[in-house]
Amino acid sequence: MSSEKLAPRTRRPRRKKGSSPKAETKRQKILDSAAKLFSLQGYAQTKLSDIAKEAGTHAGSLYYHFKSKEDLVQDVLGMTMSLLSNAVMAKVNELPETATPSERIAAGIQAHVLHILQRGFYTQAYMKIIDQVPAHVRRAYVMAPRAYGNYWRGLLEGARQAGELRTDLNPTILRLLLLGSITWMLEWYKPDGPLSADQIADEVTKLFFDGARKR
Amino acid sequence: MSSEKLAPRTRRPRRKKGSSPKAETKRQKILDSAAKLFSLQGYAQTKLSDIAKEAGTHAGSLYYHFKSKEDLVQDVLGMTMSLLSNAVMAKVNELPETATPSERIAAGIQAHVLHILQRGFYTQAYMKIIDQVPAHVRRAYVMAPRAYGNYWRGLLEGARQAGELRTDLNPTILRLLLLGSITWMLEWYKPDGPLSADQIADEVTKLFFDGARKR
DNA sequence: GTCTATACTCAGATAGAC
DNA sequence: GTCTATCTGAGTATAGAC
Repeated sequence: MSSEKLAPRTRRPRRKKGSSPKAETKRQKILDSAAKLFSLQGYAQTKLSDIAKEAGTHAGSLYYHFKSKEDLVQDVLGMTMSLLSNAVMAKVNELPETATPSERIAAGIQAHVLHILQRGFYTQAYMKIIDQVPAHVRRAYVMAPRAYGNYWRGLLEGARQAGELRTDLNPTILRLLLLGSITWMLEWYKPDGPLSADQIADEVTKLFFDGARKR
Repeated sequence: MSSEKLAPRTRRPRRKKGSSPKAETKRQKILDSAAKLFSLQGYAQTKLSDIAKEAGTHAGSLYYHFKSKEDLVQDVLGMTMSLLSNAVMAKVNELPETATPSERIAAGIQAHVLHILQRGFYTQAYMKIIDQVPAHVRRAYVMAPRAYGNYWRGLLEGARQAGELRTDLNPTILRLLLLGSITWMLEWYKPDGPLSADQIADEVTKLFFDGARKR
């Protein structure tokens, strides 16, 4: 059950006829540039000319690849959650059959933290701009995190069933607090800080399982 | 040491000469309206005409009270952290002398959660728009949360000194994870959800102190 | 103090040459 | 496919009446 990937969000299921591999490469470069700038500056603050410059082209040229700025941001959002959830699921699925549910959770935490702190401009962009895009765009893309949330629900539920988690905590709140504390890292994490992303993931895991109280 | 308030951020230390109590009231209403709309829609998405409408006036009229939209948002940001930290400090200071450091932390969590979920349009606006305002504005206001962060640092350090918290967790990360999980509530909390703000605060406290593992 | 009308600016979008 | 030049609309800001 944990092995199937989330359905890829295919807003643009087929290439425009006539678009070449070259165009596809350029298109990808534009998306990467957009994700980067959105993550750093937000949606409204990022001008198409900024994105074009980052991608080595000009504002007007973007319109060969995208209908509008809104169209562009939708593609960025569309790629985001599948990148993250695929990374997390892959890591969890790497575990041996004998892994306990708690070990699966720990692996998921690790993978999620590393993904958002190290790789993903896309994830960072998503978190930053999901609140900034037009409402109808947002509505179309909040389903993606929900699917990912369901994956975590399963992870936690598995551990609970196995008797590894306390039963006096609301499972939904538990999940939201865990993922929230990780998501918020994007606001304070600095790559050159004293702790590595790996170490930070360990701290989260320890706190999540055992709390901060001395015993 | 926990009783002094954070220095109020006084961008506008004195009234413009000639400004009346009436103007001051109106000004406040405009700020409240702006905080509300910023928290709901973000910075760029909120037009001055929206704010004016909400405050029962017109876009042009705002310029009697504020030099610019940027000036207005700075006042909103300026009020935010002091409202939050005053609420939290007040609650913590209400505790009897005999309260343990852990009880102080629990009270702080409670107050912070209730404040952002129930009251504060200002806090919600702050969280939402701090990433959306021009960089030089942001720079001027990131100090405010830092001061609040220091208050929490003290709260946690007190408990650690008293031997109530484990010492194998990085205190800074611990603080950021705790406050992050709370901050992120603004993204998922719905007033009509199954759990009250009070109950959610309890869940956070339990998870923070004792973790999710079954014992 | 607040209104209405209007000027200005910025950035998204389009057209057409190459 | 990409460029430059240009159009247009939205929204901030100003002016001047009341």
